[in-house]
Amino acid sequence: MASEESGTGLPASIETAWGLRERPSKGPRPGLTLARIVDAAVGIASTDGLGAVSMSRVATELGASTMSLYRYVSAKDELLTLMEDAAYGPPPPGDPAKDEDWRAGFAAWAWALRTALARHPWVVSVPIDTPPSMPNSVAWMERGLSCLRHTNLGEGEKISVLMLVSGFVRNEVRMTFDILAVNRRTGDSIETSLASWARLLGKVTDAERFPAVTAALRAGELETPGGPDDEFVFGLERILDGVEALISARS
Amino acid sequence: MASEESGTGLPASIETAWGLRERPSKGPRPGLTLARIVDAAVGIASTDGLGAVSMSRVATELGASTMSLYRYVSAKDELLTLMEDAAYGPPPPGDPAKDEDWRAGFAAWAWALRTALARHPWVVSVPIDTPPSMPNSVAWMERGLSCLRHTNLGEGEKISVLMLVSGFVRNEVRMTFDILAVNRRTGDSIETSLASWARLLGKVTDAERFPAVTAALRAGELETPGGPDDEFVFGLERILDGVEALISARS
DNA sequence: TCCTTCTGCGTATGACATACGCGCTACTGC
DNA sequence: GCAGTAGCGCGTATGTCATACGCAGAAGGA
Repeated sequence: MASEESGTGLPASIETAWGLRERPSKGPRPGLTLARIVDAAVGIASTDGLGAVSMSRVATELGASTMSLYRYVSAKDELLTLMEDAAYGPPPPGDPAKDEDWRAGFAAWAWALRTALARHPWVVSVPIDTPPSMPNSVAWMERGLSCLRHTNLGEGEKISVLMLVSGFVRNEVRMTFDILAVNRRTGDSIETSLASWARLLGKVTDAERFPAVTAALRAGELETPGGPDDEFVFGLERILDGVEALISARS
Repeated sequence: MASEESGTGLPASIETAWGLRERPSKGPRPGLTLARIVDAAVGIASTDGLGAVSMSRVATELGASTMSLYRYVSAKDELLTLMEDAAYGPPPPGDPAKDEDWRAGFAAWAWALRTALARHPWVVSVPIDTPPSMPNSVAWMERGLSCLRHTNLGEGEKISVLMLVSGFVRNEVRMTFDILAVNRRTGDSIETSLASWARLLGKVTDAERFPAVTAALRAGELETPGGPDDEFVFGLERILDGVEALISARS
């Protein structure tokens, strides 16, 4: 009962993030803020990675004790969820669907999402435990859907397209970030580690059982990274081409 | 020096997985096998989730002590990598590129990959720390590339297409599995939890600031899950359409 | 004024990964 | 046969985590 006063069924910290729930008038004034806690945690994650975010580390950073954080957040999961939404940040402002070119608007949305996630690459490693219900996530969703407003897609299809593309963006960010993280740890450059990967594959595969891999290796394509954007551009264009084909087939 | 006898630079346990490295002739006979350890770990992950896989739990399952595992695996990461490859399993046999229809073959590859991953949904939560260099990963890669053999794509493009689709498959498996995991934990059915998510969104969004989300909610599309395959089919078709457009544009 | 509610936080518990080193085993070179 | 030695199982210890519990003090409401 006590926890469902507002009827959302949301944890208290999440309700606070939505701006519902005002401070109770009794008791001592809180010495911390959800926002300060989340900021500190985000800072740690950006500096030392998501793995470095522990309750005690966050508390130390704030000059408070570990357990005091639990007055603001009921479990670490909640903190992670809040961090995630902070990392997303609000989507870019403006109405993208003004001009009727859905593709340009939607591509811009994807690029903006990538930029936002790349600023805090650890977000893609936050384990997902609920469907997205945080303010910024929903705002990004609203924004993406509105790009598809003037298409002939059904509502369900719009959502499917949105999930397809946002999944792609997340995945792309995760992959490039993982590679960079490994490189940072080993101290190698991207070229070096790609080359050693290719060398390893060459050692371990033979031309009869792995003809296609061998061909790729011989073409040297596993060793040339291309610009960091290339993979993203390629994938996004393919997906948008596919969506465009669907839209065209409808009209 | 000592660890690089074979020159691959791979950890010992990984070399064992590739079938290089024979058992040293000295010393007592090992009481365990890498394969038995990995099997036990996979069993635990399949039953109780990846989070339940701890060194002590695996050891207990095998009737051995925790520390004995470190004679076979230098760190938990290695065990996870081996588990991952075991979960992938070998790709389906046969030559998919016999008939020249790349799309059918490649789609079959994607479906087979999804089936393989769905059998062990925790694989997608194994943190990635190196480019894939395990026997089964490489075999899947070989297999996917060979489906694209008769297309006019360049080697680099084939790899890009492969990563695009395998990333999509991984993501799709992750999402459906995450949702199922939440449902298992809360005990709700998919319909119930989707409905409560929709109700929550409705409470928290308003029609002026979130017109597109509101429209989707009103259409009721957030509440009808459709078959579990629907989302996968939709995304895969879009991507393949996009790839096909590229291939057609070339000829 | 007193009582309720909320605060910060010390302490304790139980996982967990893993370093270190000891006693033992079984093969190799003599 | 016999010593030397590499490889094995594992007990113990360390340090890190998340978090349950409960106390003491603060501040508003009656």
